[in-house]
Amino acid sequence: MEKQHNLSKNQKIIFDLIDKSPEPLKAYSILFNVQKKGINAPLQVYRALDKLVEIGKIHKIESRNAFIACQNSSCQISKATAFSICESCEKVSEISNTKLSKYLSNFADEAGMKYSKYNLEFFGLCKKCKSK
Amino acid sequence: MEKQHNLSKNQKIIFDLIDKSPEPLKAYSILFNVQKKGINAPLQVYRALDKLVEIGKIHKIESRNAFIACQNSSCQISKATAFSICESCEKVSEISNTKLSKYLSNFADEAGMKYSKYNLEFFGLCKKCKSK
DNA sequence: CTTGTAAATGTTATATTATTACACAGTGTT
DNA sequence: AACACTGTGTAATAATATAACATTTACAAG
Repeated sequence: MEKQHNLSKNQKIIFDLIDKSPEPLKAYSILFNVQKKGINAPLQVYRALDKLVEIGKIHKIESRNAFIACQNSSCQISKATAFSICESCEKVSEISNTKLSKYLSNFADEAGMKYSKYNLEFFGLCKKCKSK
Repeated sequence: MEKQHNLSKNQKIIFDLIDKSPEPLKAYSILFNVQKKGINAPLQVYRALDKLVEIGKIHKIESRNAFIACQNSSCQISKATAFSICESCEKVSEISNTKLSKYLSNFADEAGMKYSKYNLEFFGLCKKCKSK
């Protein structure tokens, strides 16, 4: 059985917002959106984000400083992530590809070194933007 | 023939600093280091960094907001990058692995979509830190 | 050689992203 | 009750990055 994480009040508010969003959210845009719910300070947001990332409920898109809910039900820990990012409309999708994740998890560098985590971001044009 | 990029004065100062550094440098640490050479403002640093990234002389380590000189002589454009990052000592190395780069350049997602660029960051413990 | 243009520079101010430091509250042990 | 652990609240500040504007340099086309 996977470990159940009972989210705290702030964590739940912030996760729900991110989960409902069709696009990655930035920390201060989250802050703006939850102020009516009593979350007033950046730190409150960052603390919840840190925890949610740690337990794998959300991922950070490093190149965008933005956060997206995990789309991959099997991904309980945020240690092996891959995304596609449209450089025109900024749409971001999580890639769940078994071959890719196996390939990267097993990757060993020249020195035979293996890695416990990775983050991969692909950039290009999404279908919609390509056909414009 | 590869295109020759003649660096401007500021670009050269900043590239030289990054190129000589054994570790990735952050923008404001660069700024601090080049103030004696007449570069006074953040924007001057960021402009040079942007250009250097664009022409592939340096890469940005997104998860660290830091910049490293390209170690891969064949990499003239910053469009396909892979790094290993030690989570203990923060040592960063560029990975030049033909199989890996071919695999990722040819990767197509579920919808058959291919991507023009990618950035991959592996995390783990380097040899030194592992043996501690 | 002068005109046009793209790239680079310099400067000030400001926006955006993230953390430090401190005080306190809730929950579940032992 | 004493303890440890996690979470919360607040203020201040640090660190990262960009906007806006004025000017200068490099260099090719006419």
